[in-house]
Amino acid sequence: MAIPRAAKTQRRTRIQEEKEEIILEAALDVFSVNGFRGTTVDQIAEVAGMSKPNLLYYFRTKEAMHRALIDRVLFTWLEPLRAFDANGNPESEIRSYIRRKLEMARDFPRESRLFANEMLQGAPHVEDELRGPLKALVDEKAEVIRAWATAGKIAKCDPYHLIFSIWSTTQHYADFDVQVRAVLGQEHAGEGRFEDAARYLEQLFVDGLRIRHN
Amino acid sequence: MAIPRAAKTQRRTRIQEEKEEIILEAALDVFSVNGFRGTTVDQIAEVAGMSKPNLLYYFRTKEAMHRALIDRVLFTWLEPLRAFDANGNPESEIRSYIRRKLEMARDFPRESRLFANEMLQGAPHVEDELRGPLKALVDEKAEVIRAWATAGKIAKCDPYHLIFSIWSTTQHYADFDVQVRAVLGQEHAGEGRFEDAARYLEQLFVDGLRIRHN
DNA sequence: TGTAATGTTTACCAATCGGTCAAATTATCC
DNA sequence: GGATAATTTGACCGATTGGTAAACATTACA
Repeated sequence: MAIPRAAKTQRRTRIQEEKEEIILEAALDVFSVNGFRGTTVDQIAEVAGMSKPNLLYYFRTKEAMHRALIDRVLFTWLEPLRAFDANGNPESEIRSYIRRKLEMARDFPRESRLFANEMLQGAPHVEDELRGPLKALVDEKAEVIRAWATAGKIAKCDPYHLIFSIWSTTQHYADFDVQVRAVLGQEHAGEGRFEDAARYLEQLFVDGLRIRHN
Repeated sequence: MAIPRAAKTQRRTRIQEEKEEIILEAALDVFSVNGFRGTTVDQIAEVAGMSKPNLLYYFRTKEAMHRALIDRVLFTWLEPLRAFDANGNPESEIRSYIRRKLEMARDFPRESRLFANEMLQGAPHVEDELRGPLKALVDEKAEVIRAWATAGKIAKCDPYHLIFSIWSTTQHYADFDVQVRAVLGQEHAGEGRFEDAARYLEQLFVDGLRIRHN
């Protein structure tokens, strides 16, 4: 009897662990580009190198695969923000936060795009997580930033929009990668663009453009 | 004979103009949320309030609708950058560019999302336009910014990444609208968030966070 | 007002969609 | 090695996909 689906067994088989990993890897490939609606189970099965029924043996539905991916990404995606230290030095904390987010954009662009796709669609699968855990974490860190501003350690600014601007500028290099490459052209589109971006962004957030006021 | 499709006639009928507008409006609704692959012709037909064959009388294929939308958006989307004036004052030029891009994110969020969806999918329909006209325009404006830096009017910085950062921070309020609302919560998610963002971003780009160096 | 061009609809197509089922195959464990 | 559970497959399902054919209705224009 092949009724006991993967989810039902308490202890996961070696094969289960391996195959589920292969499937999620393939699903990430496809979902991150085409979004949930634009992705077909057959596509995932082909990338994963297994038959569709076999794939559906491990994940009952397309939604189950998507949900598993989103859950995983949501957790790791907020790691850098969690590491934001209230007792640290404002400059080094902000610098290292930018650097970490930029490294994630470079090393995990598919995860970034999966998340971006979900946002574009109005977050139908994760709106609760946004309003709950995400908002709570951001509220906490925003309070830290506000305290720094009150203490005169950094300029007074809206801490929420500060966080938004770090998110958007860094993730841009994953989500809009094609555009970045196209605009930079052959000359500058080498892998050095992430170092250039890091240098520019750290300067922007720390010093701004230092426009000379006449 | 109903063979002469809309495209074939030289002069467009009143009905053609009206219906094509209705269709593109509906298509923008659906494409901007679900992306190209995730959108069905039936969805567009329903939103447009007409039958599928009738819709396909004006646009032969799903691709034709998408192409028409992309072309239109690509042009208007670059208006603010074209308006960027080499002879203007650096501070006011950058400030007004930010303001204009933010207004577009507020007033045309669907257009922003349509473009974002296309980028996430690797720009399969517009890669040529990116490498051609877009790159040319950005190259031109980047040269202006570089000249300002050389003249000591603004800090030395990578002009391309400067432009990227303005694009990403402003479009974020359209593309990630759900997330922004969720994080800001009921209290601050009123329509004032665009003014808050404008104030914050203008400060960021002009002065940075003015971190006190110990 | 007549007629030709334009516009709309119903019925339909093959291909693909997400997912099921039972049979066949393979791994596990006593 | 044999029983039992886990895994894999091919055949298949009804629904939906993008798009077509042709009959029908409406408009524009002489």
